[in-house]
Amino acid sequence: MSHWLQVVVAAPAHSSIAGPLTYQSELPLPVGSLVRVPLGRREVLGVVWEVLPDSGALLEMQTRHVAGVLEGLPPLSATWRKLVQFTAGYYQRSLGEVALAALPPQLRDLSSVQLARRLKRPVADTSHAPATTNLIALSQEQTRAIAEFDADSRPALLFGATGSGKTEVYLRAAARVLEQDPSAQVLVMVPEINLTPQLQSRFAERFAHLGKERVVALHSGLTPAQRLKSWLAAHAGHARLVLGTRMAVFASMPNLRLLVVDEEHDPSYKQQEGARYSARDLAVYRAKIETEDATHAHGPCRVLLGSATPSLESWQATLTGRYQRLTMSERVAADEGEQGSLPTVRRVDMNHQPKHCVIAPPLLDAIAQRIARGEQSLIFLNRRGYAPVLACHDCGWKSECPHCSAYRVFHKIDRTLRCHHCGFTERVPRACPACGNIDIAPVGRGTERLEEHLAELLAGVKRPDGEPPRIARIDADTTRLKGALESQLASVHAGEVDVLVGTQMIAKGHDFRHITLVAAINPDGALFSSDFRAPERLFSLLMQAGGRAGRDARHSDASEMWVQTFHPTHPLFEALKKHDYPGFADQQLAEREAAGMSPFGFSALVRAEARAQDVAQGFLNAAAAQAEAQQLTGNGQVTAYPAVPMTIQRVANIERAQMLVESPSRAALQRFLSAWQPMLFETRQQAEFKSLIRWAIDVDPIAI
DNA sequence: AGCACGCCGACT
DNA sequence: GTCGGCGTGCTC
Repeated sequence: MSHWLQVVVAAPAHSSIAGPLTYQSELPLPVGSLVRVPLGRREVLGVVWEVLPDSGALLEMQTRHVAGVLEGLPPLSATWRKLVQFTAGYYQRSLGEVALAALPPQLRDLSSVQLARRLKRPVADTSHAPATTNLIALSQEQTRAIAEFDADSRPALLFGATGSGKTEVYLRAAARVLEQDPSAQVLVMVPEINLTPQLQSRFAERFAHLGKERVVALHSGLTPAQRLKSWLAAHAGHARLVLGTRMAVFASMPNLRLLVVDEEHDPSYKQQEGARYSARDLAVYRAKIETEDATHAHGPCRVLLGSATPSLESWQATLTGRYQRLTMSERVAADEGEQGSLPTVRRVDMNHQPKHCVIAPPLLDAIAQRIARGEQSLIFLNRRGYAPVLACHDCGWKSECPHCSAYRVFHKIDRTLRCHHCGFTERVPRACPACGNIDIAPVGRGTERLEEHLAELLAGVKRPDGEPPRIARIDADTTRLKGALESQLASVHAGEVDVLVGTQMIAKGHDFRHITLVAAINPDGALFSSDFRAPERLFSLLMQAGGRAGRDARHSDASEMWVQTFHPTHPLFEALKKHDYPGFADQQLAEREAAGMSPFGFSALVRAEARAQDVAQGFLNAAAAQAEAQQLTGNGQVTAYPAVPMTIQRVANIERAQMLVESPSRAALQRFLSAWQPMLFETRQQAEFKSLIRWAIDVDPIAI
């Protein structure tokens, strides 16, 4: 007798087969089973999503047979399927796309024989070594945070200053869960940039007593084979702790009891292609459904978010009581001895500095003093290359990219003009390509030029050993090669560098012990950006950068964070000076509330790409007009604004446009998008929009 | 998305 | 005369 199954396969959002497909199977297969099914003339991986009541004789003709089952793999749990279902619905993608993207890619092209071989590999030793006993003592704040977390059941936000020891709290919370239940699993997520081998070994070491291979990593840096191995270990329940990036939120973990999201404000938790999900938001949702679905034998599943500068969404949730707030405001001791303190923030009013100076004289003095004392400085400028533009003073030519609406950046090191958007690179012309004038000059400054400039300015300064200062630069250009970042960081740690120049990649995560001065050269851009989240990102970045200074208690009293600005009294800098995130959040939330923006309102962006801007905009506007005609906007509950060109309108000769859709109600926005999506597909079919290249919906966008 | 089938330019 | 460009069309 045949069984009728609804199977989801990797089908794009709307290829007419976006929904589950019906197959028949001789064997009764439970939902969640992984199967191989024929599709056209190929065989693809699918997940059994539903078992149909046996009344589908009519379907006999158009139904093909399941080709095989991935045996030995327990079916994916109901909770996992619910998570995928929710993600697909919320982010407006097909079920199959989300389900298959959530599985390790290698599962797709593995025959069941190969899989069986994988699963047969000997299970690693599970002998119990004693738990690590030489744990460092917790601070009072850490102890209290853990106790409060244990006493509550809401999602928790650990608001902890840089250096307050958040990681130790995660470790203890995880240890508690793993000890209480010998089958419990914990998922720890970190931003892409923070997932280093060092962090992984710290976790592996702490939980070594659980047995071998109980801690696994899950991120895109792994080879397909490693990723499959980790995934299988998590799915089988063998891995007790999964450490991963945003993709790990979809890891199949049958007994998940705790989710940790470190640096929860970090933008890398938002996927930017395909299903544009927020792994942080999904983590909160997952904890909720894991708790609801848990059998009585298991405890609830908790979620712990952590940040020194939380996202305003999470912060607001702690104000309304939806989330629990745990606060740790003091730095813990870096070594033995007294605790470090936060650096003194100094604002340099650039209105009162010499015209066109890059580094204000007082800042230069401060750096020179650090060098003379044998201390390190970190100078931070969010722009790589030598100069963002090359220009001709005679005819006004500028180094525009022929393929993008952006300037190509001058890289002096290899004398190239490089477009940072499409990658188009050419050698720097000898003379102005427009008028032949020899006098073409760089305009503005990037890290490369800043490094050069600093070397000149500091030429007369001596280190304590009488040697000239050593200046190094770390940015995407100097770390292109594998291992380059690690070796450069190592030389900073070893004290071989006096002044480190770099982009935001040096502001995040890396713990520089001997840095006593951090300076932001030109952070003003974000103050008046059209993107309403720019101030939040700037504040977070500056707080993190400042956190690099003075982690070593011996120096912390003297450590300083310098900010060069033309707007020294801007409230953002006032708050930064006081290390006052709550004050900053209050201001921002007041502005957001007045403007009906997140977290007080909800939005989605629809982006469209075409060879011609009017096609991209026309498509969006036509689809919106149709929504209007069909009264989808629900009595004005939802507003769709006219399509506009994106900030960088053209990239690689493709014109980009976007349309903002807003609503004070998340549910209303969701209803609108669901109803609107078919119209977008329909509009796409119209002859005048045939040339449209692609379009996509981004729900809860992080940048506008 | 794949992977077909299907009609027009430079090669063994 | 074939190999191959990517334009439309279909997949339970």
